[in-house]
Amino acid sequence: MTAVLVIEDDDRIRLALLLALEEEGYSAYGAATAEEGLRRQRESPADNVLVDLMLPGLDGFECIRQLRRDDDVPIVVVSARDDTHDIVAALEAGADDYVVKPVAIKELSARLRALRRRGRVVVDAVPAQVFGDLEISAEAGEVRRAGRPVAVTRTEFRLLCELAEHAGRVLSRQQLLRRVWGYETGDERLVDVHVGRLRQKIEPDPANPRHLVTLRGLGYKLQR
Amino acid sequence: MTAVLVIEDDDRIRLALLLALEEEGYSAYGAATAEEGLRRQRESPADNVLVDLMLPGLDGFECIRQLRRDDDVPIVVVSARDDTHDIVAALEAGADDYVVKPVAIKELSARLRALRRRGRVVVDAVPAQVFGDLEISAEAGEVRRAGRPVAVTRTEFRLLCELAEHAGRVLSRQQLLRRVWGYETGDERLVDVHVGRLRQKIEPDPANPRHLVTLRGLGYKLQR
DNA sequence: GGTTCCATGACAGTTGTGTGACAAACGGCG
DNA sequence: CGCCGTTTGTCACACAACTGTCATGGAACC
Repeated sequence: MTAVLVIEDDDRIRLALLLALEEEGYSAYGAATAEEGLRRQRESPADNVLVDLMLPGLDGFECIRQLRRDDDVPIVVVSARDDTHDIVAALEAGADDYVVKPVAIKELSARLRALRRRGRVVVDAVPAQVFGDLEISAEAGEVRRAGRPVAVTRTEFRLLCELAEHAGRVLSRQQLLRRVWGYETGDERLVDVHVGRLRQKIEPDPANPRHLVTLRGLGYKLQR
Repeated sequence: MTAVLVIEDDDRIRLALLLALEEEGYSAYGAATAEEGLRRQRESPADNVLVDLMLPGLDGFECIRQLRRDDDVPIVVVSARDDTHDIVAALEAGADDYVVKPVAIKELSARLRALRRRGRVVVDAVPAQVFGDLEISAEAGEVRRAGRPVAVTRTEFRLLCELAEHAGRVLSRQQLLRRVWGYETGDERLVDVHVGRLRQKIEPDPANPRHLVTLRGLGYKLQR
């Protein structure tokens, strides 16, 4: 379950938020001060943090900076102030979103979901992706199975990279045609053929693929 | 330089946004319709997309879905409407943020920066619907029971998704025929058969279904 | 007890996928 | 430039999986 930490000094608002979040299916808990919030997040990190800007003691901006210092957790500011300066300052401090009170819980929930969809901060250069005994190194342009390099052609490599980049998700033949070949339209069987060839090279038992699987009627996906 | 595509039909607003974005150091260009925006994004992808909801022809929601289908570009909705339903629907469709017009350019710019900070979608984090021990992941094209993947066919999957989308509510056979099969009319027994097959796969005891239940004379529903 | 409604197994027709063969296009290289 | 090995895309066929129809028997309702 997704855990949410609410840092808000007003008891009524904090409790209302917690209840509403629980209602939405989150596991929610609160902190009345920035210090307490930071401590709780250090001890048991939540998946999302909601933070008010006007807090006694350490203020919201400083709280965001400190949270951000050792954590990529999505931070949403929930504040009564809708001043552009505050919004910009909060986002610059490291917040990911800013909503103005009073806030509809459905909206908040949707924003949290949207944030979680965007993952953590990623370093640009993905050195290598690993799928079980399969390694794909985009930089080296090389594929290995069980440590041994496997010779794949350019098209096969691009196809594999595309699937790897969206690992775990189905990609339709149309999408693959567009993204690997740049075709807006074309014969979808082309994808089948290359998937087949790729399987011959990267799957121990090509007839029973473990990584590059078919989803009948949908497309293909690469799984770990 | 960071490129921003602005999809907005109102010429004055679009130009104002473009100018303001240029001022902020972006390379900005526009499209007056969803179709044009989609085409431009396909041909030369921008780093961010701003999109209005009320567009002639293809509307903003559909535009977002299509953008999202083959691109992880951060999408920000810029709309005059501040209705919670619109906000939730846009975020669900795949938007990453939603701001209400008139918008301060400094805020918009800060939000764009915040979004770019969060990298690409982490492919593993697939949003899945959960019903007790049952998980439905549209992106992975897969259904799991108690963590184990269950092989369901395309029709079964669509049927399950339809039921999940209206979880807790009864759907008549007619409604299911229309929504899953696209039949305006047809043999209602067809639904029975597929529900039966689905039960074999997703219910621990298919004869005593816990999730996919029959409401005699009414239809079927999926409950938690 | 009669009637309606639903579950299920069997079956034939259809659709989707894997694969081998082949020719065209490509890319080094002498 | 002309040669040859490699890669790429097309096609056809075989096979497996899926779909929709039907018939039967059982459960729920009145």
